[in-house]
Amino acid sequence: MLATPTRFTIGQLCEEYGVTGRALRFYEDERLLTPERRGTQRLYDERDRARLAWILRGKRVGFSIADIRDLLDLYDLGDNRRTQRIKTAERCSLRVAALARQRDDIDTTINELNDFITFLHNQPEE
Amino acid sequence: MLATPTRFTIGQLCEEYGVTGRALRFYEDERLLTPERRGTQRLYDERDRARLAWILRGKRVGFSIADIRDLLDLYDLGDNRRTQRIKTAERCSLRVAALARQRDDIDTTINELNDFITFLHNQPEE
DNA sequence: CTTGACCTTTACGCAAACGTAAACTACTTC
DNA sequence: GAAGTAGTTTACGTTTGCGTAAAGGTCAAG
Repeated sequence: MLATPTRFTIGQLCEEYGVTGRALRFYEDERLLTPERRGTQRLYDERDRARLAWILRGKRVGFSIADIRDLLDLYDLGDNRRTQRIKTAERCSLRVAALARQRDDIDTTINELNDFITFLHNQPEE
Repeated sequence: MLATPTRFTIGQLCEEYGVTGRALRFYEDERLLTPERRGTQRLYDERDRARLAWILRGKRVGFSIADIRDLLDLYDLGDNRRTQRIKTAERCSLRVAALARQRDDIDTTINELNDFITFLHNQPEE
């Protein structure tokens, strides 16, 4: 028996990921998602769902929509000519380096805040 | 002999940190910086300079101006009553927790990109 | 005294990432 | 068949974080 591919309505995805329909339609305008249509309604599949998760995590790490589109596009083109693949890998490496710097900034901030918390707790009474 | 406190012109800070004067004036409007005046010109001291560094790192980790103002304000109120200090520490802890989650997202993204880079390099020729 | 470098204020402009309102469709449920 | 629920398009509105003129003040150098 063939497994029916799972489909999601916009409302289901919205609830699952805590976003609005407006946001999903916006991501579609930005070519980050490409749901099918059943009549006039959108039907999202597992690929859309995975991409949405990627989009939202991208947003949390500070990527812009353009950044996210670029990276998702890179994934899509993973099976290309050798010269292209090397360029793609280089662009990914740049992203990784930037993310590593960002993580260092975050660590620094975390440490500073923790030091401050300790300081607050060590203050004498009144 | 008394050490003269170091002062900076807006141009000096701009060059050192690679930002525009407009940005520094904007941060001042937002009450993140409070330079003195010599006549009409701004004179920044070491405190302003340190705060600017904090602001810029805050921006790199994704803080909004309002976030940064809140945190800088918390630092300023470090010497308060006990009940206040505890509340301050709690707010800092929330920030730390959020930053830790953000770092996890970054790590996840880094790992995914690195996997993808490996995949690209392992692809067969042509 | 006039150039030039550097600074000032005021104010409008702008891209990003949706929010929000209006007006309409489609389906099911009473 | 009326109402309710969930979806649709179109389009203008909003906030953030500055950019970018425009118009002018100040001080040293030539």
